[in-house]
Amino acid sequence: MGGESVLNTTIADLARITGLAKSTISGILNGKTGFSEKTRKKVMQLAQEHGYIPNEIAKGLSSRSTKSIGLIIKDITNPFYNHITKGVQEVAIEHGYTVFLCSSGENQELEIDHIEAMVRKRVDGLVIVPLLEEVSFDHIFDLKRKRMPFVTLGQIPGLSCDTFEFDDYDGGCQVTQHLISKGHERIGFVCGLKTSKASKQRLTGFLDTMKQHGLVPDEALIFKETGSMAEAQEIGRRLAASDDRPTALICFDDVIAIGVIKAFMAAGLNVPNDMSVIGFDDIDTTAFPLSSVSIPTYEAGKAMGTRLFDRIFQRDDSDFRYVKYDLKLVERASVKNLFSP
Amino acid sequence: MGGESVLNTTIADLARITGLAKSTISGILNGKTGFSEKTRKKVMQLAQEHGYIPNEIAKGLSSRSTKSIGLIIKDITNPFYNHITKGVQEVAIEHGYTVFLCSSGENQELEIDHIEAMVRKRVDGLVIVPLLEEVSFDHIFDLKRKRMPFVTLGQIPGLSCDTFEFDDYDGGCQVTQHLISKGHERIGFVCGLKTSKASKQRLTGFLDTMKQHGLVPDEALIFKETGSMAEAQEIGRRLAASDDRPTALICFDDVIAIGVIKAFMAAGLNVPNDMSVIGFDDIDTTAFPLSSVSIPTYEAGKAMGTRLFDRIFQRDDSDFRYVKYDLKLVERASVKNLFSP
DNA sequence: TTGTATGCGTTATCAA
DNA sequence: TTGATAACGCATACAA
Repeated sequence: MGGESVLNTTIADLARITGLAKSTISGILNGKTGFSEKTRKKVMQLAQEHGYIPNEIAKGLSSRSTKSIGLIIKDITNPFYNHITKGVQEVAIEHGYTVFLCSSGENQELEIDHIEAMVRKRVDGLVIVPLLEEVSFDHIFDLKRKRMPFVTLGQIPGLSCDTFEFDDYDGGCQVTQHLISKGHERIGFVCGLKTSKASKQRLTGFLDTMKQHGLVPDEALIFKETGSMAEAQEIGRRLAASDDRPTALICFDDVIAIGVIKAFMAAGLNVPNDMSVIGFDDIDTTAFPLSSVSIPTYEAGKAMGTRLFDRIFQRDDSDFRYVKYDLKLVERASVKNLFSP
Repeated sequence: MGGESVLNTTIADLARITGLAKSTISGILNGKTGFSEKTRKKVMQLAQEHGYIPNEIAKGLSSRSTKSIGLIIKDITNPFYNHITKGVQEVAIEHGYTVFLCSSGENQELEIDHIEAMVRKRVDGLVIVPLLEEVSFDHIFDLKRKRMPFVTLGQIPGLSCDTFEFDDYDGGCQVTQHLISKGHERIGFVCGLKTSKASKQRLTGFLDTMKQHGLVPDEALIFKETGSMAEAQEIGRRLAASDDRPTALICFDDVIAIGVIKAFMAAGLNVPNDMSVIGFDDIDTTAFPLSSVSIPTYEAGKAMGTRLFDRIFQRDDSDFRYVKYDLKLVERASVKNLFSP
């Protein structure tokens, strides 16, 4: 099963046809020097004529490099990961590499399966966005033991490897600070999934900043776990129906914020007049003036790819890199200034 | 370069350790019958202990099946393709396959490069969303000649293969019909890229429907080519500044529609009061009540994946399948009814 | 400048 | 029930 496709011409074929040795063909095809111009021309032309396409599987077996890397993300449909993916992809292409895209769907078992599949496929390296909370990391440590080059988005406790991170704690502080500066004191917070470290850190930033200002958050306004826009809409509906709403709501990401806003619109309520909303990711496919924290996902994707290829090519095992990106609040019109009537 | 990672234990290793032959180890590991329970146990346990992970590159060379497929899309960051990708991915995973994701960025050369890379990698099959207008198809015909299993989204002239399509012409008719029924007569149309057949067909649907109603579209309101949200915003700005705006604007996709709406908002104008807007794709990450044509991208992704695997496993060698999906207008609040004050 | 031989990790075909 | 041996397509060290 599987195969059956028409045989591509192989180096052996070309050797037979030209009467040359396989090694000669191979050398010429790979641009090595030390061949007469005459045979080189002959080989090149024949390869052209026969539509020779090198078999990278065979190449990979013998050269121990598959010219492919794996990218493990959490959710294909989230713009956040789209931009990470785009960045990684572009770097890969520059190096003549191809990328296996795997989405864990925020499911640790799937993440583990995907990573194992990648090592079975003998990729040359891996960019991983792992689940980071309430999970184990054995599979990542295994990777290091196998000396598989990889970089992660988000720091794994106790593991030294190339790590990239966003300053989510500071992001949580920034939005809270911003809301407070606009006169908000009763502020709600919608968390992401409990496997998300980013969510936890943004929440901590929120909590700490509230405290610094002598404000105490209402437990009832902290939504512990939200995994989809549908769930966000449900939260929005509950809030819209409540007579004890917060004046502002911080959402783990823009997808959640949009869900909440949709529910408000459907209920005939207005953002920010009936409640202010602020999100994270600054996604650009929302025609709503949502204030949001901009995250350099594309840059991070590029940087992770670049770093991975450094490791793949010049395997210096020392000196793991740690990069933390700043987040930046982008003010739009979804936050009401309670000081100005 | 490339390799150098710590040697994984191989079948040969296990053979040496157990004193058995490689073929025995291989057979047992692959669940073949005809081995004594004793040796089977011994081998399985040893493989476990040594963390044996099969080398699928070697497996691929010998078995001629790489357990991977390629997916060629146009744009990673567009939700339309995210859902296609998600559908294809899920089917691949069900079959224990992995997918190479390639984005052509609407660039034919890149599309060709990617496809060639996929055959170099000897993928078992391909799902392709090709450029369809103003381009050549030699590389796709080549694929067929090589007997590489593949399915396409969008029909390629003169090529019989498994093809999936959306009824874009009808979609164009639907939106136009809808606008006309709301009293619009002066309607603009923003095209996508000129390599997009979907764009061309939606435009034709628009033109034909206008004609049927005795309406003649203003050439100046047909924007021939738009490749990004930035360009859409520019169009929106021009329209916003114009004193001769259409009453309604059909946009090739929601991303373009959102660009236009953003520009209108920035200019202090309102959709639909100052102009109605309607899009395609019905993307859900917009908190604006955009009327849009819903497209079953996820279903199509699943169907294309499913069909591809049928071909790969030759479970089905019958005639090529052609599927055309219906599109469905979803009314929201971005279209003004000119009949009701 | 070109050819020979061997190996990469697996599967598969025969024998034993 | 198990074991040699030869592919698979290519790279490479070494010979010629």
